[in-house]
Amino acid sequence: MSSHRALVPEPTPAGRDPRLSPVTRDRAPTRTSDRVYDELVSAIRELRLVPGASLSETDLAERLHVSRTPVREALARLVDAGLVRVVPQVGTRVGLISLRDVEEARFVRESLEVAAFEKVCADPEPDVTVLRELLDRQEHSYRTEDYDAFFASDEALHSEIFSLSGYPRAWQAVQRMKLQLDRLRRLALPDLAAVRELIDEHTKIVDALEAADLPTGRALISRHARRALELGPSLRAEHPDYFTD
Amino acid sequence: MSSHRALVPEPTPAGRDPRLSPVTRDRAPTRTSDRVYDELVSAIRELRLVPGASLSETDLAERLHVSRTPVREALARLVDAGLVRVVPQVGTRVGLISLRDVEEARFVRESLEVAAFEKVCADPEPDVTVLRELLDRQEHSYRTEDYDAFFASDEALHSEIFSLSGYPRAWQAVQRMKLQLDRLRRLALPDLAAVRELIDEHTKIVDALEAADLPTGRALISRHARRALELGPSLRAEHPDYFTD
DNA sequence: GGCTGGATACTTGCATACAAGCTATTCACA
DNA sequence: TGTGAATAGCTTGTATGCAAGTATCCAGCC
Repeated sequence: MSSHRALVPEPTPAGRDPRLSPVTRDRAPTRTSDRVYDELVSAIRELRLVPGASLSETDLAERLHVSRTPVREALARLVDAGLVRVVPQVGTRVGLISLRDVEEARFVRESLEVAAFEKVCADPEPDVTVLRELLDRQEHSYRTEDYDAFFASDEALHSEIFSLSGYPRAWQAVQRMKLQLDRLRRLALPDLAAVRELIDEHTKIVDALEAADLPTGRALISRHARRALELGPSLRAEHPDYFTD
Repeated sequence: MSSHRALVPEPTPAGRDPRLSPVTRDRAPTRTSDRVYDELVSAIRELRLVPGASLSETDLAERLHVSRTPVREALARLVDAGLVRVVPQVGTRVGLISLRDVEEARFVRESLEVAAFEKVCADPEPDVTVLRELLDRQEHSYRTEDYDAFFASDEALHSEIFSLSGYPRAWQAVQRMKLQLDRLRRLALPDLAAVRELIDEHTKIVDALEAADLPTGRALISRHARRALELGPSLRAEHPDYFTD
């Protein structure tokens, strides 16, 4: 993505973006609005746009070489997602991290994940091959210290559990609220030891799933979901400007 | 709201909408975009805009006496909410009801509501006065056959349970997915007998909550959440054009 | 009669122009 | 030197114009 860097406040090299690959756009007209949205979501999640950062529509439009219209549509969706706060005639800012919201996200995630776990346990013989594969990928990410890859396979693992449960869209509901939590985790990185523990917990969860051991799974998921939250207070002390409440 | 009727396809009386009450807008600049969004959400929920109905940006703009810009922003948010489907150069339609999505919404709602119930049970002495009050209001709505009022207090009751649990925002996550379910319920109305049963179930749930009886509460909530879903197949047979999958 | 081709009207996507409002700086004046 | 008010520069909100693509309908042809 060449436009990744375009979001951080650095002098734009003023390079035009001619619609590249008019052949590739078979069935993906990729609206500019959507591209801006995805760009902003990942930028906020990855803390390239820190909590509280000022977002000017005109600035964003210039940086991304588009007009204000698609930027505005993307921002409207981001407000719904709770990632952006806009005060009508004053300005737009990246939303601050609310530990209360993070705790609510933890609640939603834990509750739904436990429920999904329970549903999978009802399956006489769930297919955990994909889960095992993802665990291997996480091990690899750990050895190569590739945090981005770990995050991706972490998401994929939890998503897969919901897929196995038969409720894949429920994961989307979790993800919406989890965005707050993701920023907190990002703030704690890099922490190789934490990654090690997370992978071990993932392994235990998959084991419990295969054994259809609901009580153990419940305890593991609960502990797992609360892990990121534990870091809240210390991270808040370290970056007080990023938090609210 | 004078613009309620303006959404259904009937000849517009061509009445200007002069910004009424310029005094009332003390601290509520109420963006046009938001008004359009709220208007469309309630119209879709209340089936004034039926599933599959064609939504033309220009038509909507004319009907609501605004320009296309706020309409477009509202539609973008509605797409995120899963209520609207837009095909780039073809058209915009109210999303069809997917029984699979409804089932997923049921799963999310039931799981989170049980979790919230469990959390409230942990409270030594929860304050159920508001819940009892809402039950009274529901009884009144039943006697007067006021379905809209019943819906409102129904929402309020479930919302209150989440508030008591300490996770009020979790209810918002439920509500997002519940929109699909709401349309299904609306399709089944009016059914006074069903309202009677729903109120009775609500009463039992509050009783169980007060008694901190988790197993009973779990069973009641599960049954309660599945009630609307039971009507799915028959409603689909009755209105095949409103469904997909 | 059935089918194919083209023009027309409609759709959404994007860019630009204008309007309204808030903030902060700065300049005038006491 | 301190205070205050006007102004300039920003912000977001809305309207409008243009471009590109698609479906439809009607005429002409086989």
